[in-house]
Amino acid sequence: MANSGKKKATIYDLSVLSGSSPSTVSAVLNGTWRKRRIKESTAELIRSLAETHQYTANRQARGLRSSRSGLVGLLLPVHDNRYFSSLAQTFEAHVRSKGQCPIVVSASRDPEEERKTAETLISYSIDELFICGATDPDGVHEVCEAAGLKHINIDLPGTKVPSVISDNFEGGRLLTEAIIRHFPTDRPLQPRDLYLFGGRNDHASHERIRGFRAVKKELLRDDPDECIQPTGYAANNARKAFDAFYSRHGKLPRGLFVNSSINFEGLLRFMAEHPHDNFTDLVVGCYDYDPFASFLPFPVIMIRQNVEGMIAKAFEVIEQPRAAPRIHLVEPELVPPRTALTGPLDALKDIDLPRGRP
Amino acid sequence: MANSGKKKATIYDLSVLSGSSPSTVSAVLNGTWRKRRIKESTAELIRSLAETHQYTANRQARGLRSSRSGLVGLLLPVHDNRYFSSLAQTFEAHVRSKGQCPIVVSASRDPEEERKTAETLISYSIDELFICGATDPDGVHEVCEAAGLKHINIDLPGTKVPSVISDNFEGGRLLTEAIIRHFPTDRPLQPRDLYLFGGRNDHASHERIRGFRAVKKELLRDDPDECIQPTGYAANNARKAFDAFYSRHGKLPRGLFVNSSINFEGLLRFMAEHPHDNFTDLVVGCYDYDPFASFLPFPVIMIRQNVEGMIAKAFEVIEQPRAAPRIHLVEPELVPPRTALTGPLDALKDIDLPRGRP
DNA sequence: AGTCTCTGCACCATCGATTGTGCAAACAAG
DNA sequence: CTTGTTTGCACAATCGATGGTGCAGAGACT
Repeated sequence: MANSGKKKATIYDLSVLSGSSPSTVSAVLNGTWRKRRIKESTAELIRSLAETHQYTANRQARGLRSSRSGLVGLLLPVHDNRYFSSLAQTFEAHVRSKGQCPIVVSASRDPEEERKTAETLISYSIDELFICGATDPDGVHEVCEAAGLKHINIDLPGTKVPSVISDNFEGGRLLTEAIIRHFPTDRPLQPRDLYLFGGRNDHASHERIRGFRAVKKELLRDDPDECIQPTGYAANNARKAFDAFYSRHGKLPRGLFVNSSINFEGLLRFMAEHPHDNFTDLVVGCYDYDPFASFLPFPVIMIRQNVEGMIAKAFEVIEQPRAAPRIHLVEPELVPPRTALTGPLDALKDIDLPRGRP
Repeated sequence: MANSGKKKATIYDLSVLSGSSPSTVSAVLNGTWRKRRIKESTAELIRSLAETHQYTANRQARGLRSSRSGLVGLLLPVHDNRYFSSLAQTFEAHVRSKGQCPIVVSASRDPEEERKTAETLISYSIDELFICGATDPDGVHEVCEAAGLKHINIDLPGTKVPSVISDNFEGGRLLTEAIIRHFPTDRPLQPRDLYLFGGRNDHASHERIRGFRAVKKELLRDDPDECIQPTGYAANNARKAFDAFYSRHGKLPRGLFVNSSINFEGLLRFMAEHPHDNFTDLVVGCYDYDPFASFLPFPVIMIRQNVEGMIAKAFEVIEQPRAAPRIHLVEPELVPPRTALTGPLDALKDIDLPRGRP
């Protein structure tokens, strides 16, 4: 505790030490000093003092004055999912590269919580907000708009500001077609063999379902309503739906379109309860690539959304002053079974194989 | 843009509207008004004005004055991993329940970046910092200590403040024993059949390796050094190590202890390159439960760390004024193959099965 | 009426950085 | 030597909320 109790150094401390005024110190340390015609030698002195005293600016003070904080927010539905966590990872890298500080918060897909969370972030004077997968993007928009906060939608679109989302119709088509074609031609899939589970009353689900139905009608010649089961985004609700189907038909459908990897976890829960069924005739197509899911013992075809592309596009669009509230589509990618793709973590450096190869 | 350009209301706006002074408004809105003997009716008036004008306090101003921000930080190695994302999810719930705002940031296991990130968080006057899985916890400690910031270590211990971590020795033992016992007694595992891959020169890896070796010596009577391959935390480094082993021996070890699910992704990458090998005699034990990994086509035994327990304990310990820098061990849990556990997301409400069961 | 005690609030300094403005001293031009 | 320009910086207001202090006016009591 030698000098640890000391408060952090301020520009006033440095101004006393350097014999200059606080405003001079401030200018030197925030880079505006040339504009203020501060002598090089004065700047040098102050910089070295700042160095030795470990000065760092108090961002609350700076933010209060400038009504900017350097914080950039990402509002997520949840953290605990590879799709959203890779979004967070990618978002963070982008924000850090701009010299700002990312602040990632989840709001559980609850419209009320989304708005409250946005309010909270606004009260910290965040500079921009990326609204990702919100259940009520326009509700969050109201809050942002009232505070004059730049914002943009990702993953699920709103109608008031631009949105960057996946082409879910095309993704749904791709995935459905891949499921159907994965079955041998001598035992082709029948329309009632292919079900869709999971998702909700949101834009992404609608589009995926639209793609699903379009391809079914096209390739299987029929598209019964009963095959669409938007059971929400909870794993357990999906599990219950699988249970219900199973107890009615004594088996699962041969082809499954699972609307999100969280729903897929519901399928796992179902399977854990039925360890003696071997699901040999099952093909699963699932939105949101997960490397482990891709290697499950039955064919799992996945869609990987272009996270890097979406984030990059969102950063590009949010900078445009008065961009029209249009939807920017980013194409997702079909991932065949047993595929191990690289992700945002591969960009990080690790130790250099200390003894991987002697 | 009707009233949207308006700046947010401040206590000064409300003071004019209500005819009281700013300090009265402040006291009413932050709850200290009884102490200041403000009349109930005055408070009522101000509260209703605040309501209709959608007043929310500027947290930077409040934070500047009180040198607290209401922000609680979590410093993670990475986001994109089920273990860390569930830590984030759980952490967030705890912080929110205390009426504060979580701020989750990753530092890529880079000591320099860990310190810089901590500095940044400190410049926002965060109230507490949870240092999770840091490569250099004591380095981060220095920074926190200098700023008088309460902090605690999670997942990887430091020596200066309390740490809440998993019992990795016991976990390593459990996992190793489970791998060995998973093989039939008529074709038991030989010492050189059981390798450990992944991990680094950190406390967790050391302890797991210690447990691994102890059990090998105990049950297999031998424990060759070559079976320990701490290839770091990157997926690709692990993949290279598997490649190297494979090109030397023409096969993988029958038993694999994989030090983290990210390393496990390296195994998947290896397998994607060797699609024609069928890994029927393979048993994998892996740290950090992932529901999809648990259902892979070969036996995968996993360890789930008690995330909720660790976070809860950390919040408990960090409140203690001058807690000794001891290590608090939390027991992890062995998860048999094909097990679907619930996680933090199951606590969230979802739609009520719109038509899961007609 | 005079003194005391409450009640109910207003005033003002403060947190640390930013930024528009002013003004000496140094220097140049005439 | 005088006027004008540039250099180099100091001053002071400001952002919005907080909290210590002070002080009128109402009521109580003698």
